[in-house]
Amino acid sequence: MKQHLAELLQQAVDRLKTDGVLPAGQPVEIGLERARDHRHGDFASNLALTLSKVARRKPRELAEALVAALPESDQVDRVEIAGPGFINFHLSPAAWYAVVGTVLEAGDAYGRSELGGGRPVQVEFVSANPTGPLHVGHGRGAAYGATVADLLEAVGYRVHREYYVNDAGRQMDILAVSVYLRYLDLCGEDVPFPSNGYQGDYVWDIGASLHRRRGDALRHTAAELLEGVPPDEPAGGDKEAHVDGLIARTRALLGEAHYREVFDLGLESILDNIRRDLEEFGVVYDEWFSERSLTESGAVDRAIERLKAGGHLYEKDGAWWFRSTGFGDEKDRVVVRENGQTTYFASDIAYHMNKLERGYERVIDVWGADHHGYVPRVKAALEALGDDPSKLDVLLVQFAILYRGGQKVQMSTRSGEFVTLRELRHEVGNDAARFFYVMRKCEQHMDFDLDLAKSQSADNPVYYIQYAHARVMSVMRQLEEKGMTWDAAAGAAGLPRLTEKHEQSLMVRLSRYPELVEAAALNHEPHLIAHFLRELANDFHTYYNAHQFLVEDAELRNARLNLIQATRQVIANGLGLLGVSAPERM
RNA sequence: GCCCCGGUAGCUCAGUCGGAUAGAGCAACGGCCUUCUAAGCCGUGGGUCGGGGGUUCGAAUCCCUCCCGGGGCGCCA
Repeated sequence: MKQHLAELLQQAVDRLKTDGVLPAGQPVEIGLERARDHRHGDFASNLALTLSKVARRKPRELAEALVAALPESDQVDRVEIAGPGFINFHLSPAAWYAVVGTVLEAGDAYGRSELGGGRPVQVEFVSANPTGPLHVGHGRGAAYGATVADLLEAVGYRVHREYYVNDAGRQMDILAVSVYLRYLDLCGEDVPFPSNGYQGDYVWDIGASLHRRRGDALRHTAAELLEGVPPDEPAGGDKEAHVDGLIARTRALLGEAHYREVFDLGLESILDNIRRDLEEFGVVYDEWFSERSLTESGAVDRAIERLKAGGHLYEKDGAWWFRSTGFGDEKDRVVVRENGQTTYFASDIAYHMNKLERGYERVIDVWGADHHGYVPRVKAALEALGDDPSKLDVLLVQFAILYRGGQKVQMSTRSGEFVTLRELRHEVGNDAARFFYVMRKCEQHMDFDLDLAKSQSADNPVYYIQYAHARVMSVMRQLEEKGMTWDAAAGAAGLPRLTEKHEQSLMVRLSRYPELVEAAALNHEPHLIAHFLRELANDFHTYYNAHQFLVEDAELRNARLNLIQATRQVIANGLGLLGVSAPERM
């Protein structure tokens, strides 16, 4: 429809060029958009305003010339000039009928497109350290990332969903030690738990599972373990040094093989938990990519060698530094520590190098906003490696702050005081959780009101939309009870009977859906879908209250049923993209 | 101090990359159920778009500056 109008305008412009009103030669961009206000018609063009300068005419005068040169079309009811020189198109009712048939015919596919042309895109999201269950902060990244991926797929990209598993590094060692200490406790050893350890109940569970499996086989005395370990913070020491000491002692006492066993048990238990949690949330991955594998495959060394060969590394204070300042970062970054260990950043360079080597045209990282300072250095590394940093899109998701009873819920993973994603899902349901998480733009701080999300009331937008879907289903059920039928073919023929204002606006809304999916996908803005669905549901509820669908007049009834079935379809499609169910009854 | 995000109705937020008289929901107030689910609908009130400059036909939107809130600035991950 929009394209049709753009063609009409183009023809008008061409005619004015021939007539010498407009300078020939340079092509003009046809500005055309949906009118914000329905009193301005359906589509509006600011063409006369943008062209007035080159034409050296007053905008309104130019608009009149353009309108006069506009070819006839049966889709256009009338054209008006308004305000400073806008050209407003009022479409004829007939222009909208087609959408009902299009929706019914396309079904689940309505709104999908081939825009992406099957080009490969990778979306990496959540990637939380496997040191504990996912909490509500991760939930936002999960819902957002999954929806962005689904949207891109809907518009024709070949999407690869990936979780980067941080299965190496100090945090994981702290987890392993935490598990081991709980295990020792179950063996009957009385070892003080480090203030820097992971204190959540799940660590007890893993310790217990280790004890069930190995009995006392891995037991060492508290005195052995604490030998030579600097004091913890409450005892006047440094908590970091204390926990590092414990890691070293645990390693030494257990030996590498047994230490690895404890470590991997912790890792696998938590990863299983995370996998299950996400799956129940409707979030699935194509790949769980191991950080450790980058070291083992030599990718980290290879990345470092490439940087070295390019002259981007230098040695200082015994460490190797990447000259990221040469690529716009604010300071240089260490990639190989004084002790010879590579940093997390080195792994990340290798990881992103690997992503691009896999041939993705676009790589999307969904990160928590607290990692924003990390973006310049990763892009710097890609540039230094000779890759194109603009292929990487980092989407920063702001924190979700949880409110319960009007009070902020404080959270800390280390202390084990947090609300898990699982708890949230059980409390408010998957549908409400998925919807609430993507209701806001990702760069917007989010106040997640638990009481609102779980309230089964009108305030809750997700129910409002689902109810519209259920209502259509209910009408269809009533059809039989009333001894009536629905003939879709007759309904299609009877569409011109749909002349009510409510019916017109519903059709206009339906026709916008594909544009919205496209915009939401390309701009990574799932909230557009959420808002659209709310408006569509509103249109439907209004229509429902104003007119009877199951009327005696068969032609009118069939046409109306076609329209509400199309509406149901679009609601189902939209909710599906958000990972929210479309219930048949409520 | 530097960097990122935000500041729009009492509250939570939209605002389609510069458009027309700035919009929803909730909350408040007033109406609508013998008719397809009232988890709904209709109506009313509510604004210095954080402040101040600038750019132009035109600014919530772009530029500069200041104020306020959140977050980040490790040889942690």
